Amino acid sequence: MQSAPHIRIDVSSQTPAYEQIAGEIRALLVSGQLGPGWRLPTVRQLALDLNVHHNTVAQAYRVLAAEGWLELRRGRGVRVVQRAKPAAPGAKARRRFQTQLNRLLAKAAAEGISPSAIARQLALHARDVRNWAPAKGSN
Amino acid sequence: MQSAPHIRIDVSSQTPAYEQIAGEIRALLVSGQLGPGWRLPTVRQLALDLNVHHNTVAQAYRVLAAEGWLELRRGRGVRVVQRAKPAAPGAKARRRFQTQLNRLLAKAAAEGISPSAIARQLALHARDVRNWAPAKGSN
DNA sequence: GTCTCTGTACATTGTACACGTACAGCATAC
DNA sequence: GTATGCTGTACGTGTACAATGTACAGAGAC
Repeated sequence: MQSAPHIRIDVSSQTPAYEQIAGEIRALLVSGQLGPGWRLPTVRQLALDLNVHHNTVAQAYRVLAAEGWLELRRGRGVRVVQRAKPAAPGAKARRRFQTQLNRLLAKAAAEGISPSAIARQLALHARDVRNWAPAKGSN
Repeated sequence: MQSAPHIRIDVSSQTPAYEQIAGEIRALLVSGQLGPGWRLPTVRQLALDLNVHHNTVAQAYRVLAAEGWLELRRGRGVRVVQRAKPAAPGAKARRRFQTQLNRLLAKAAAEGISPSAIARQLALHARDVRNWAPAKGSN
């Protein structure tokens, strides 16, 4: 029931602010750092913290609500809810993930991050990811 | 000196077409599947293949030319050139990479891809990445 | 020179992001 | 119960950018 951990976005980034906000919060949700019952800051409060417009935060919240993570209620704030387990991903989703990962790694390498450093990061994240949830299925 | 391997983009994706094209080619360049001396398809040819406008392909090529991968010459086509080794990345670049990787993995998990499947993909890519280039520095 | 290939420049159109402002639902104090 | 102040939401606007249509300019074959 505490307030959400700190979130940071980069206004100079080319990825939209609302998408960055949604992405940050989604990461907290997926990793379990934010669970059902928690309250998120109000759209105006988070907007103040991040120095954006409250409608921008609202858009991010709506994205997550559409995914089933949040419940938005006028006058009452935003709550994290128990989310239904998502359907098994199609081949398209898996392929898209692979493509995006590939492009991200290539961009990192092009920026000068060494292959070994990239591989190290991947290994670290792989370890973290395994702790996110008890892998039930086998997709 | 052959023509480039096949490239595929997703018009329904929200990432711009020119960025997808640049990303795909960059991945080929970084991994060494495309090296100095190779010729890329003309902007009009690749535009036909991908079903986009040739100016869109040109924009992708310019992105890569700005990064030092390609040489564009009017009337002569596009060549892959020897690229100067990029400067060591700043802390900001590394942090941005980490953030984007984190968000990508969270999104994949939210779409239903299991943590174990994600971790497996990470391990596979980590192996590939190590073969990209002889890691000289230690960043 | 002429033709045809190449990449490039520029104007136009559609779309999406971020914002300002006003509104509507809910909780609380009194 | 009513007033007040909080909440998220709806809508219009300015701006930026992606993708395109069209016309141009450099390079080579003949």
